[in-house]
Amino acid sequence: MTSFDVAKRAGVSQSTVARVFARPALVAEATRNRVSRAARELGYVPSAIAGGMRNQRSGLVGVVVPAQGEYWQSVISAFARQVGEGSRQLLVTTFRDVQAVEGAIQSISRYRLDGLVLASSTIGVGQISRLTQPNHAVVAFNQPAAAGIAPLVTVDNQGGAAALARHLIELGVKSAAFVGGVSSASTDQLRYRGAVEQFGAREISLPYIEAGSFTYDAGYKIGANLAEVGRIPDALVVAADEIAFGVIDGLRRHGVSVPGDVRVTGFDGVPQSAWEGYGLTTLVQPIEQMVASVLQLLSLSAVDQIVTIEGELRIANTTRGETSHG
Amino acid sequence: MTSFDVAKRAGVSQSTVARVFARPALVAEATRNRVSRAARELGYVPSAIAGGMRNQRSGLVGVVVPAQGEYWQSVISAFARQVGEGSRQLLVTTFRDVQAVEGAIQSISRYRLDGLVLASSTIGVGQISRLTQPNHAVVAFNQPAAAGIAPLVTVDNQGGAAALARHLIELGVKSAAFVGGVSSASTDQLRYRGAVEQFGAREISLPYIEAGSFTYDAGYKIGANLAEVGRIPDALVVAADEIAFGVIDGLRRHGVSVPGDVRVTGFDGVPQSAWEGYGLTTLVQPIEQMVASVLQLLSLSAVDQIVTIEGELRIANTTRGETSHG
DNA sequence: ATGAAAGCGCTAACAG
DNA sequence: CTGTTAGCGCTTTCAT
Repeated sequence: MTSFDVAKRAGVSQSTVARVFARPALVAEATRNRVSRAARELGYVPSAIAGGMRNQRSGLVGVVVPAQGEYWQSVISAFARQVGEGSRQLLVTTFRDVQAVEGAIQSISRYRLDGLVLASSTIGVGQISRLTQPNHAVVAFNQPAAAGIAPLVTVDNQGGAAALARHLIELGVKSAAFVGGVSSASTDQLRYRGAVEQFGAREISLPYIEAGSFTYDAGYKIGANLAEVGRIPDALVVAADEIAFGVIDGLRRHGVSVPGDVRVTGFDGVPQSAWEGYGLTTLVQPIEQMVASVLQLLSLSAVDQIVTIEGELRIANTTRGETSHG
Repeated sequence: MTSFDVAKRAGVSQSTVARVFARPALVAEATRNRVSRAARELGYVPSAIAGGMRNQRSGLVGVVVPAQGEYWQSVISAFARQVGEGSRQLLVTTFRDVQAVEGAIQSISRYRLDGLVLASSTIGVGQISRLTQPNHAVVAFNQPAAAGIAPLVTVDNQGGAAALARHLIELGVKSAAFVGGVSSASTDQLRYRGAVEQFGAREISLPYIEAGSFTYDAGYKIGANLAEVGRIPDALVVAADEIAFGVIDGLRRHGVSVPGDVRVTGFDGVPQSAWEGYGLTTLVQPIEQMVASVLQLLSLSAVDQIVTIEGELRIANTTRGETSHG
């Protein structure tokens, strides 16, 4: 089905058919109706491939995100929703290893994307700079290390962690530890920094414990370990909700009460954190708002643009009640 | 950057450049290296848009899925992973209302997809048939109602629910109820049927309770309601994990013990069901395998193809222990 | 083994 | 308001 088929059926030229779909106002109503009907009868829909070729705009927005994790799935959802609201479409590429990102970008770039969103704090800075190419607009998502190399939209990691830490301090916490995902991730570093500054100001040290990945299982091991060793601080500041769920279950499995024996906080605000089963105190990322910012930045092209969005402290069961010291 | 630019730099014709990328074996090694180097220096990547136009194959696979729900997010992830492993790309379109599906399909069809996957049991049969068009291959995912209209890949809903029911019966359950999501959904109906047959064979009636949506909140209300009314059966067979989490929290909030007072089962096997915080007995859908089947069916084109995949009964905390009758 | 040339379906400038 | 025309960048015969 091409516009020629429709043209023949409607008894007009091909370009009139094209106009009916691209700029209907330029076509007389009678003609327009005739063409529309012919198109409907033939089941014709203009080809975005051909149009994209002609226009040098594919109408495609790509996102490159980690293959796993509740948080990233929410991010994909948000992009799908918001990109779909325009007349554009979303190309999703996931990757397991950071090494695979390079290849993923290459194959996705073949589609001459109108915009490319790079997510994941574990993508290296070198990779980002190699990708800030003329053709497509690139925006980094939650990847503080990209600052200055590509336009960036990120939640306020440091400020968010600081808010969580202050909340714990107000609760009377006298000792704490930080459970990170991957220490080389820039989000991890900023969250740690945000927390350590607050605790430091109260002369409370904040050891860094690395889970190894941003997963439930990694968190579970940390929780179980802490419980077995037995030296449990008053609070655990965990770098991500998903790790925190694991930490909590690992602790509880070994008889440690949360929040009774130890208060736990997360980061991200994934849907389950609000479920009563965990009721996790966390820093909620306003994902929809962040995604909206990304889509705006895509139209601009200022490399040094940085949009930092404040998250929202959401207090729940895992930090309820006073500490024994309190 | 076009193949002409590369050709000029490498001192060959444009068609040689194209060959190097499309069918490298047909080009002498020396030439090939020269071209590859030129391409790399210029940062040239062949345009899939132009290629798709010429070949009438976009290399794009589209999925249309509901905008929300843990389960669907896992499905998107699986598609992204598996489609990406080929040299194809994934176009994701989400929708909130079933009414929006029609429009979503239209705009996605403009990309001349090599394959289109329709997911969600709430898409109407009429819509599906209107979409089984010549151009692109359509496969229905977990949408039993599509049987005969489009090739279909689905988990064995009825068999899975039956397995859950038998498990509960073996536990000595004497009364039960079914909590569905949306009664018009074909998956809901089959799951109910699978359970009701098993209970019926033991002379146990199985009232159907409709939550109204496949969400945690809808489940929570049901759970809270049941607890308040106080007539709690020995077991609740819930149509989806996410609803089940809500049911459990709603019950527990009002002092009802799970599995002490009532055993609860889910369906889907989303990641959190395996987390100890809930430890939900459920029917695990082998999503990766189902997605693989879909991608295979896309190449074929037998409308009456139906692939039914067995799920796996995973027993966990929410059905542990004997009933008081047992 | 390489080059020349046609054409995929569309848009937009231009002519009428 | 509508028709004619020239490409967009690539793949693929068909020659050489």
